[in-house]
Amino acid sequence: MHPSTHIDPIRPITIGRSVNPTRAASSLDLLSQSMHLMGATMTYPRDSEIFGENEPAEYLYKVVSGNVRTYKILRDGRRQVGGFYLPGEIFGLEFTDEHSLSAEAITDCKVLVVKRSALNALASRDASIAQQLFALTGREVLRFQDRILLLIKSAQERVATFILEMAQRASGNVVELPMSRQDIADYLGLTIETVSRTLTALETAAVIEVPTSRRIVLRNRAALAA
Amino acid sequence: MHPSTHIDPIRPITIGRSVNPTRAASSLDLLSQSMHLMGATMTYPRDSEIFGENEPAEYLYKVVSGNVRTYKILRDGRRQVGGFYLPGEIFGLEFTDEHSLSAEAITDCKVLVVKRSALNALASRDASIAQQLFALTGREVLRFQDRILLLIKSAQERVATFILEMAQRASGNVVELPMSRQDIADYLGLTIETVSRTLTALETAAVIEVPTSRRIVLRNRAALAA
DNA sequence: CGACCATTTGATATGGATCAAGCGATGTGG
DNA sequence: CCACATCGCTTGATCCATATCAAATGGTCG
Repeated sequence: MHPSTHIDPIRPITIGRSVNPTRAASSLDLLSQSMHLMGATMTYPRDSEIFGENEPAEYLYKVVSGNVRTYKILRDGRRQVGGFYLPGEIFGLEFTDEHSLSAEAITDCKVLVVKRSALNALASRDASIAQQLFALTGREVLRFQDRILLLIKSAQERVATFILEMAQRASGNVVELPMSRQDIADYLGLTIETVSRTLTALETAAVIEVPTSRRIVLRNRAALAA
Repeated sequence: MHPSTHIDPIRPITIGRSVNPTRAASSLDLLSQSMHLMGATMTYPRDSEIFGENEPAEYLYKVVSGNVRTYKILRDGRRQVGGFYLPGEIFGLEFTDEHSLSAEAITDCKVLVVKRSALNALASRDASIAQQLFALTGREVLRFQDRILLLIKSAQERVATFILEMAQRASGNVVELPMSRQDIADYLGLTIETVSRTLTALETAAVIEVPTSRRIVLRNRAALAA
C-alpha cells in the first residue's frame, strides 16, 4: 500500500450529485485546481506509452486534451483494456505503489502530471482534498464492480452498455469514439467481429446509427438500456 | 440489522490463533483487536441475510466462525456472487454509504459487527489503524481487478483459479468447500453443469480429486496454475 | 426405507470465436 | 490527379465452448 497516503478509507463520504457523475473532476473542483497548480503538462504522441505496468506509481494523471486507454497484457498475449479516459478525467490512481496497468495515448494528447507525494501532502493539510481523492477512489471501485457485472452479460448488453457509458460523457445523442474497434473489443472482452456485428445489429434495429465507424448516433436510448 | 438475530452477551476478547498467515487480517492485528474490543458478535443461521443491498452501510463485519457470501441479484433474475468470506476475513467494506451487495450466511455463523463510525473515530486517532483499513481496501480492489481478468478467461481457467484461491486460504492440499455448486457457478459466471463438468475433467486429468462434492484434494498444483 | 435436494452426466442448441474474404477510407508514389 | 497499397472495419461461413434441457445418481434427513 502507498505508505504516504493519508486518506481515510472507510469514512463514509456521500458522493455529490453532479451533472456528469462519470467525469472524474470538473475544472471547478478544488482537487482539479490544485492539480493544475502543482502539475506539469506533458504531451504524448498517438499510441505512445504514458506509463507502464509495474512501474512505480509516482504520479497521478489528468487528461487535458486527447484520449487515453489503460490496459494490461495477459500471459497468453491477449490485451485487456482497463478503461478509456476523456479530457478532464483522472487516471493512474493506484492502490499499491506500482501501476497495475499500462497507459497509452489513443490520440495525441496533453496530460497533466502531478506527483502523488505532493498531492498527499496537500490532502493531509486540506480535508476537502482528501475527501475528493477518496470520492475519486470510490468511483473507480464502482467502475470495477460495474465491469464485473458487465462481463457476465451478453455481447449485445456489453456493447449497449459501452455506448451508453460513452454517451453519458458526451453531450447530446452523438457519440464520437476515439478508440478503435480492437480497443472496444479488448475493453468488453469480445472480438472485433462481434463488436462490429453487434453494432450493425443495433443499427438494423434502429436503436443507433453508425454514420462513420468512429461516430454513433443514439436513436433509441430506452431500447439501448434494455 | 436483521431482526431474527440476537446480540451475543459475551464479547470474545480472547484471541484465537489464526489458521493462516496470509489471511487478510490475522487476529494479532491491531485492527482486528480493535474490532473485537469495539464490536458485538452476532449469530446468523444458515442462509439468513446479514445485510441487504442498498441498506445503509453502518457496520463493518468480520467472520468469526462459519462462512459468508456476498451477492447481487441482477434485473434479469440472475445472481452474481461477489465473494466468499472465511473465518478471520472482513467483509462489508464499502465506498459509498450504502451496501452495494447483500451478504448471507452460507453456514450458521458468528460474525463480529463493528460500527463504522467507531472504527473511523479510532482510525482518526491512530494512524496505523487507518493504514490497515486502507490496506484492506487496496486488497479488496485488487480482488476486483483479478476478478475482471478472471471473467474473460475460459471455464477451465476460472474453475482452476477458484480452486487455487480457496486452497490458498486453507492449509495443505485439502480444500473444503462450504458453498454449493450454484454459489461457485454464480461466482465464476458459469452454470453449475459447466462447473461440475470442469471439475470431473480436472479429476480425470489427475489434477485434483473430488472425494465428496464439498471436498477437493489438490494432486498437481502446477498443472492447476496453468 | 423413501423423499428430497444437490450434483453429475448426457444430448442438443447456440452465441460468440475463428478463419477468410470483401470493402471503404486514407495515404503514397508516380 | 490517379493507381495502388495499406489499414481498419464489415460481412460471410464454419467451428467450438458453454448454455440449456433432460435424466440419472447419490447423499441427507425425516
